[in-house]
Amino acid sequence: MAEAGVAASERRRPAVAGGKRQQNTERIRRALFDAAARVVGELGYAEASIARITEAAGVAQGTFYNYFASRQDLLNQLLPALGEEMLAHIAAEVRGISGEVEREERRFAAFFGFLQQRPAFFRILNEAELFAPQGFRQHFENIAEGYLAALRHAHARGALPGFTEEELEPLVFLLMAMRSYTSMRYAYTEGGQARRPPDALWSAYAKLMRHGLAGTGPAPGKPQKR
Amino acid sequence: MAEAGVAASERRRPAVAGGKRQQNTERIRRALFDAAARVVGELGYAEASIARITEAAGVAQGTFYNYFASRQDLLNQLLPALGEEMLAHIAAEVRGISGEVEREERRFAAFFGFLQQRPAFFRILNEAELFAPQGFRQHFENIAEGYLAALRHAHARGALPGFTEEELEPLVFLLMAMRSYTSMRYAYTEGGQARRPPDALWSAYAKLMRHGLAGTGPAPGKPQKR
Amino acid sequence: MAEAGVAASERRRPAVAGGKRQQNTERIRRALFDAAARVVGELGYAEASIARITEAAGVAQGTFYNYFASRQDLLNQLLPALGEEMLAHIAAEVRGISGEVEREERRFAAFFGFLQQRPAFFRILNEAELFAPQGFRQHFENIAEGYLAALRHAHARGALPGFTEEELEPLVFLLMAMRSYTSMRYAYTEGGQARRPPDALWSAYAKLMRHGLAGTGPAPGKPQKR
Amino acid sequence: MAEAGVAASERRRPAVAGGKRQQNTERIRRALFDAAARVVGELGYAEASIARITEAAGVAQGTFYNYFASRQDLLNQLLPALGEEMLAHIAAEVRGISGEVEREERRFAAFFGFLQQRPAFFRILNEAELFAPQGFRQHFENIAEGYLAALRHAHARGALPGFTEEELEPLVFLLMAMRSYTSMRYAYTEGGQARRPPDALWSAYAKLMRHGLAGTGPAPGKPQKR
DNA sequence: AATGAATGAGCTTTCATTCAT
DNA sequence: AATGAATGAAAGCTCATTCAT
Repeated sequence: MAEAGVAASERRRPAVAGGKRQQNTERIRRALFDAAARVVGELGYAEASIARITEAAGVAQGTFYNYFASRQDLLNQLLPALGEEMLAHIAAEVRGISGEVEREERRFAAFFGFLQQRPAFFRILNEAELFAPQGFRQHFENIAEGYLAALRHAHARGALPGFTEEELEPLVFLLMAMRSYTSMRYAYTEGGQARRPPDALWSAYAKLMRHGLAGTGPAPGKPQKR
Repeated sequence: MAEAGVAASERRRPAVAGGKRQQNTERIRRALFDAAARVVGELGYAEASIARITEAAGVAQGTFYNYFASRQDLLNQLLPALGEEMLAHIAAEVRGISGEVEREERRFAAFFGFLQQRPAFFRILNEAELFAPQGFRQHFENIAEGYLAALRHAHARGALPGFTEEELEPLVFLLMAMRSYTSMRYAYTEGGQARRPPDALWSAYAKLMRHGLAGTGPAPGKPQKR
Repeated sequence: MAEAGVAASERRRPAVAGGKRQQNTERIRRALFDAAARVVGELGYAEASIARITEAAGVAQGTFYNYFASRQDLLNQLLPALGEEMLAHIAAEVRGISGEVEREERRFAAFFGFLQQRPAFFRILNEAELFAPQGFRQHFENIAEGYLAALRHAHARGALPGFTEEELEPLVFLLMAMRSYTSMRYAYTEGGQARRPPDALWSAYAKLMRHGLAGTGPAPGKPQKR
Repeated sequence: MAEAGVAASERRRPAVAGGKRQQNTERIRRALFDAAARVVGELGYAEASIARITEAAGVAQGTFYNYFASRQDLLNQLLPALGEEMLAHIAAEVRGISGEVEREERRFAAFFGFLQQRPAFFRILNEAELFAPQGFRQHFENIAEGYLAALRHAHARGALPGFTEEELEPLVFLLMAMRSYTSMRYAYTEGGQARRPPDALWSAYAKLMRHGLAGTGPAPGKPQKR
């Protein structure tokens, strides 16, 4: 909202070196946002009351409403913001890999890697559909769109020979499903620390991607670098 | 809602014979259970207050605590009970099919078929993880266990040649993931009526099961019988 | 609400002697109502918080919502209920008086008499228009309607010879105006006790009613009995 | 709303000359005052928050407290200031009329005329008693005093022959009552535009003033010039 | 065993005022 | 003198659970 029109740095007093006021508000906004991510990550959306969030951020309850229109407003922003981080993380991990199957395997593993370094994401992702549906939809579209574009690209290159154009969307959902749902199974946080999935998951996924349930052919093992 | 509870004429009197008493308490327990399923199916767990459930069951609020230890207690029982129904439904549909891939395709479709005839299940399944975690876990184990047993059986028969014993459990999770998650995407209830997924879902799933992302080979189409 | 349909005494269990439960709920409803009247009378609508009302009634805050749908709901009921009392009081005082001017003088004085014995009414009446507009409208219509009917009756008997039919409604408003507004001026409660207007008010009113601003003719003095 | 405040281009710089500073603070005080009148006129006292007033005036919230001790302080000044305007308006309309009854009729009509051209006054007048009691009292005394002086003058001239000296004050209140209260009934603003009372009001008032409830004698009709 | 009213902790949100900049 | 963000008390309302009847 605030950033529309005038550049933030020029909005008030000629600005000596960024403006202390300016910096401070940005710090508080971040503090609230991070506090919310932490609280939701630990306790879930349902327990993420304004009281808890502001306390975690170290500000008064009323301060919250200087930065967000409502509790729901902030809650809706949580997932899309973290989703962008995730996308960037995965994109970085996949860069340079050739072969669609290999890329997909790397994406799958990178997703779990991100969960490892951002444990709060796990719960936020899983609860958002119910507690922050608007934010969830936005995130979902972000991800699905990018995913679909990647598969279409691959399809155009002839990389997914058996599938028709129309089957790509369902395929995206199936792939997202395995990621997301499996994370609930395997990556349940334990004492704030995300659990790592077993090696068998990587190989099972790889085999499924390469040969379906038949699963025959060379088992490539878990992607190395991750 | 209220009409589906205990008939008003039978609500008050203590009942004549001893057996009748038994029956009566069973009837009330059932009424509460069904009312809860209906309410959660329609409005979700969050809106399933004791007030609403008891009203739908046609009993007083206090009566609730003669049958269930707490709201959470009943909520936890919801999914496992419906899950058994689902299991029976799928088992019936798969009976007599040979070929593990064909069986899995049938299971996948039968899951959606069950959703069609029990729309409340959809919401209960999707929200239980958050609102009735204990019930969810129980249900999950029920399903996963049966699923794993089936795959082990198939594996023993040599039906899943590419997979190792340890990979069967992850595989179960991956398969359940696609089912469950896709149902959220495709089977969103619309006005109480469950939407059917598009044909491309069935073929995409079939191809993935038969050949992985390569997807080459004969596309078998959607399972016939339903 | 509750009294609709089934007589209260017959609604539950055959009723031995009124039912302790029954009596109790009635007692609490009354306690809340009276507490609200007291609080509004003393502190005004704006200060009549649920906390204050329930504390004054000696019940928990949550109890309030077993009896009234909302704070506004109770607030809206306050004035009409007291208005009925007032109407009854005035009707009793006017009974048997003949002569329209004499009746009007008696009504005027009876209004102040009621204020004397129900000091809370004063503030409730004066603030309701802003804080309980719905209740105010209902009360206003109650009063204006009865007043208009009385004047029409008098007019039909030839008692208000100079006025046309259409002028009766404005006349009602002018008469109500003097009552109500003057009460604010003269009857300001002082330490919970309503102040009495000076004798000159009665004679000024009487003269105005009898001769207008000309005011000539016998000054009848303040109505005796009251 | 915002456009009526201080011109943006003049808001910042401290002003060059000394006299300019003076003017500037006067301009801001005025802007706040006018903004408050506008906001209260449109939304009522209860909605007239500092945030809204300062926004409408085009200054920061904190600035408010350089000009007024508190929100209540400004609110209390609103009615007396507008009351002076009203007094001037009525005085101008009555000038040159002879005959006390005719003067009173003209005052009555002039009051409604002022409401017509200053619609905000309507709400401010009606709500002030509750939300700005101090300001209301001051205004009331202003008006009543002037009114009483006028009647005393008339009385001294023998214009109100039937009334005693002591009855003049109550009479003033009765007359003010009809004005003020009737304005609430008839002049309710509709879409920002004040509604005009019906013709029957003028004649009913005139008759009451001339002959009391008897009302006999020539009906003079609504005052012409307004 | 059934009733249904009482409880009170907890929630989100508003806003006059303060004060560092 | 002007700014505008921070404050925190207070509001209305909900609901699982208890318990006297």
